[in-house]
Amino acid sequence: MIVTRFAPSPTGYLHIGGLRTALFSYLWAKKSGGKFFLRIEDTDKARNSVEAAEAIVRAFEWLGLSYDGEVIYQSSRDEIYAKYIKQLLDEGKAYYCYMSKEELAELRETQMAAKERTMYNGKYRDFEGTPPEGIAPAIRIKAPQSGTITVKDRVKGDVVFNALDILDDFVIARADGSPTYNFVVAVDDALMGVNEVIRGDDHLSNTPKQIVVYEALGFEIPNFYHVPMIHNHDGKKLSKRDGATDVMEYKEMGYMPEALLNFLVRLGWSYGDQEIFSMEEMQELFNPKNINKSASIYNTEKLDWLNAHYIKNSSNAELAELLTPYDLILTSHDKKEILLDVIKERAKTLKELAELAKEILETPTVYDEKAVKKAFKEDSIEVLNAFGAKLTKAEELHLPSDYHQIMEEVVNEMNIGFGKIGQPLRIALLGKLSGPGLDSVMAIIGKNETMLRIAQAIASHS
RNA sequence: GGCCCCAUCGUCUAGCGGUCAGGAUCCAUGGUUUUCAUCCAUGUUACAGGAGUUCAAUUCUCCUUGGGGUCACCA
Repeated sequence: MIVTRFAPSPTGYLHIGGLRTALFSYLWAKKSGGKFFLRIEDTDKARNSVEAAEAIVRAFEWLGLSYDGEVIYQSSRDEIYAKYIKQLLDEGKAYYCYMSKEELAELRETQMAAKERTMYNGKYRDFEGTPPEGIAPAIRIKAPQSGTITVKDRVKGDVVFNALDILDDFVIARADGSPTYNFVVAVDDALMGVNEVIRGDDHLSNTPKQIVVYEALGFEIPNFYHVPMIHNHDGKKLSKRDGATDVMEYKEMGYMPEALLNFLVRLGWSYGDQEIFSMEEMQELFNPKNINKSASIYNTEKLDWLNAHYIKNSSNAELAELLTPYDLILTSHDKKEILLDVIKERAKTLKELAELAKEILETPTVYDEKAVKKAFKEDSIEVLNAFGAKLTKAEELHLPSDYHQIMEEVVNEMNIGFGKIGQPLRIALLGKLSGPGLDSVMAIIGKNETMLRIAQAIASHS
């Protein structure tokens, strides 16, 4: 059974890059009926926050990503880590290090001056004397000092590291007793049965350290998939300064979860020429073997296109529901079908969709000057009056075609082109020269509102 | 700087020795539309460079260049 996890550190909101690895992990587990866990890496008490952890959970909720069991907080697993640290100590695979911060800094400086690699010098590795007084020791693990460590990465291939180049006896527990990242990651993944680790590229160079822990503890090493980074326009790692990187910002901007997920799944992964993936298709088709090796640049042009696609293909009932946060009560509007049919073809975001609806539903308060100048001529008033007169007499106006028929009659009787009525009428109804079909607009707002808008336009332009 | 990773249209990508190098997006043009949007059609744009291997390299190998990541008692 495939067991994956998403393990963010709660130092901020859920990041777009993090969401992608979460999605990959989620899909890979769900595809085969496996497990997907959410684990909060909050071992650094100084930097993590409860709010951040909650924000991540909320983002998962919005996107409809579910995880198995409860959220796991590393901060509540201290006894477990303590137990394994003790085991390592007892077996002589780890040891207390009494090097002070100052001493460590000094060592680093000397090494830098000598252009050597900065690393722990192993001073207390085989120490047997009496430790110095007044220093709370950290605990270091005995890492191999020669040979190689191979990360069998399923995305990058085998990556061979020389122990001499990258390893030293790294700290697994701080002086205050709290365990460090590379240690807890390995312990938790092993204990939780995680056998497929999908995570960001930036963790590749940590992996040898984690392998050291796995081996020291006798745990089975999982399969690793190091997914390339998502870069900004400058080709750098995506950071908070690069505009919208908080997943929830996309909700605010009016993006649908389906669109965001579809967008993200295609960033660094592909399935032939297919661009559109429903959640079901993602789960069915996703396979990490098709993950790209190279980084991709974050560019939301395609997200807009996808969002528009999902809006167009949503049912009117769904859209009416999604618009309620925008102060639009359409669920019970008698013309909501016509309204949503015409606006959903035109919006890239739900926010735009709401604005388009309001443009139709609300009586215009201003008229676009350029439009008036261009299309509201002397004879326009005459045409609008003729149209208004016919409208007054007409009964049973419901469908767009009912209104269209009246427009046609006016055009025929006055022997004018369609533009002669369409343009000024558009200004009267919407205050500008662009927008949905007028027959639909009138059908939506009804006869009375149509007459009112015509009268108002004539009054303010004669 | 050490170590590691990466390299096809502007962007997301297909390609797994022989292809007119495909799709999507963006952009442009045309059609549809009273308008705008949608939709449809068409078009512009790419294998970083250099050596090999091979009958044949975008594809395999090496080098160069460029980009990125990582080097904590952060995660």
